[in-house]
Amino acid sequence: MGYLRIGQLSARTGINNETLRFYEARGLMSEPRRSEAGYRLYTEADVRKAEFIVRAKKMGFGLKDISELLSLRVEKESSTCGEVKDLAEAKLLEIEQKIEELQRMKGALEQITEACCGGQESAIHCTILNALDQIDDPAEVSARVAVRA
Amino acid sequence: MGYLRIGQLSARTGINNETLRFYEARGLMSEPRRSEAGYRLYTEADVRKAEFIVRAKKMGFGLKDISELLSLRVEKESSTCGEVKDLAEAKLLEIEQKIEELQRMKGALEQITEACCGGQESAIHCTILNALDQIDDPAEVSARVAVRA
DNA sequence: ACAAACCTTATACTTTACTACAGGGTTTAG
DNA sequence: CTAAACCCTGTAGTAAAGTATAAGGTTTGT
Repeated sequence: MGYLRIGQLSARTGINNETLRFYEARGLMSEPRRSEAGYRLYTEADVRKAEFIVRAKKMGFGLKDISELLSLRVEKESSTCGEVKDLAEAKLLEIEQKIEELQRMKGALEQITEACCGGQESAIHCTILNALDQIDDPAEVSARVAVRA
Repeated sequence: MGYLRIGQLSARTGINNETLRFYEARGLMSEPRRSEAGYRLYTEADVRKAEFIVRAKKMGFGLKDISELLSLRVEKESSTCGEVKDLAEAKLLEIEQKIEELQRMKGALEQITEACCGGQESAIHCTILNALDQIDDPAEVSARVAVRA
């Protein structure tokens, strides 16, 4: 019935056949059912797993991190619940830092696109490093806000 | 006076000497002044640049992306202002998508740490993939919020 | 003045994450 | 029934991003 072969999973996820087998070898994708002839048979759950891997990679996680994230699993009556929580909390912290950093960078890019094309004198802060410096400095930020208002 | 040699920049940024030279070869770090003997002499601006590279890498940008970000620079009276804006806006979109994805993931991890250690029946959603599925489904999210309130 | 600690270039090695064969079996459309 | 399109394992090759080493010059402390 609704099983996908490797080529179809590849088409659905944009991950190449070889790469899917590579992920399996690394323990990222779990070993799928096989057809009589030995073909891999994937489920919708595998599709979601593969899509998760793609997204996590875009966010800068390595395969090892992704593997850890995927293995986060609270088992009923598990004594490992504390460990799981610890790992999840560590990853949470990592993610929160990434978000903060990305938001700073977003601010800097917005400053470049908004403030830097137009005035003659404005070109002083018009590199990402200068824009970030401004964002670092609270006085400068409020000054900028005041000028704009 | 206040110049840093490569070892000192390395110590300040956590980037290894060889890697700094490698970044220079790739055009990420600009070619620094040299002492009479040919030693690289770095400025505080170089420190900030190096720190930016470290942070951008943590967020999942490759060296090529970082190079592009660093070269965003609105020159006074430049006709390239539109191009700069386009590139900045493309990166902005990329960053916004990363932030959204990270926030989804953050929600999923929070769900694991908060909701999954305790109750007996709760272990159903206690993998990151299940938690993400729940977050995808707006009905489930509001149900979860309602239960908590 | 001389050893330790530092710097130089150039080359080679390593790790991570793929990607591409080679050599063969299986499915499917005409 | 057979050719194209698909799949298998296994091995090898690649690209990106570092890291290490060799052979040598420079600075600094004593």
